[in-house]
Amino acid sequence: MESTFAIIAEPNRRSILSLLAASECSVGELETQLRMPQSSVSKHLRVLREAGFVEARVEAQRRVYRLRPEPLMEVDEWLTPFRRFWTAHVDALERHLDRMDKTPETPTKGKKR
Amino acid sequence: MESTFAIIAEPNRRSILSLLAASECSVGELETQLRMPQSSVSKHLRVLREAGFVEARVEAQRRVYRLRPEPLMEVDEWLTPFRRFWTAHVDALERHLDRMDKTPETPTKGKKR
DNA sequence: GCTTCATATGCCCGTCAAGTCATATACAAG
DNA sequence: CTTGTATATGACTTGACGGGCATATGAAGC
Repeated sequence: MESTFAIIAEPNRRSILSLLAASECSVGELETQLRMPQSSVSKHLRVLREAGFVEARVEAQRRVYRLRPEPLMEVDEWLTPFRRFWTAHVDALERHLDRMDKTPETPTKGKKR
Repeated sequence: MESTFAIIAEPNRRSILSLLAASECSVGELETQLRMPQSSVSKHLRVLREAGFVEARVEAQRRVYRLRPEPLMEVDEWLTPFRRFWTAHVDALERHLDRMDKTPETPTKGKKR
């Protein structure tokens, strides 16, 4: 239902994902490590599963969950246009290019595109 | 109030951020480009501002908003532990390492920790 | 069969956030 | 000072989501 971003807005879900990034876990293991009621864990897992963040494999009565990368890749890609703002060395340059849009000003350094 | 992730869970806010990634904008410009009521834009900007995603500079009656990178950097950093899942070449290796944690080769036999 | 363990699901409730509309503030121009 | 423009804010409504609890499903073992 909700977007990838809404899914990871939930702190407990991010915790689950972090645990699964370390290794696969059963519901019970997550329940223990996160110290939260089992029903909550299951519900969050359902959301994560339906959004493609995790997948479950049945092992006897246990369901072992593992991470699936696609949705988080999507987030990573969304960040792309913003990275220029913190990739240090080009930072000043980019800000300048951005400002060019509004003010044709030349501080300290004569710069052209 | 809410975490960085909750802020960018809102689609309109992500749109605002994307626009600001391209260049600074006044509220009115955002209003036009996003085709949403001005009050909504202002409210989202307030949320973004208080969370450090944007900052405003006063220019006559206009407020020109610009992006601030810190919160998105935080998201970028949160992704770090997950990147190994999609950085292709090491992928198979990592999955193997992950699985090592659980089962060398023991089917149908559940084990306690 | 019944019982136990592991997980999923349904229901109810409180909370919180977003949208809408109206109004307030601030500045500029006449 | 009045009017118009630009933005912020307040009140209110609505709907979604998470937590808690009870219950259902299902597989394993007796």
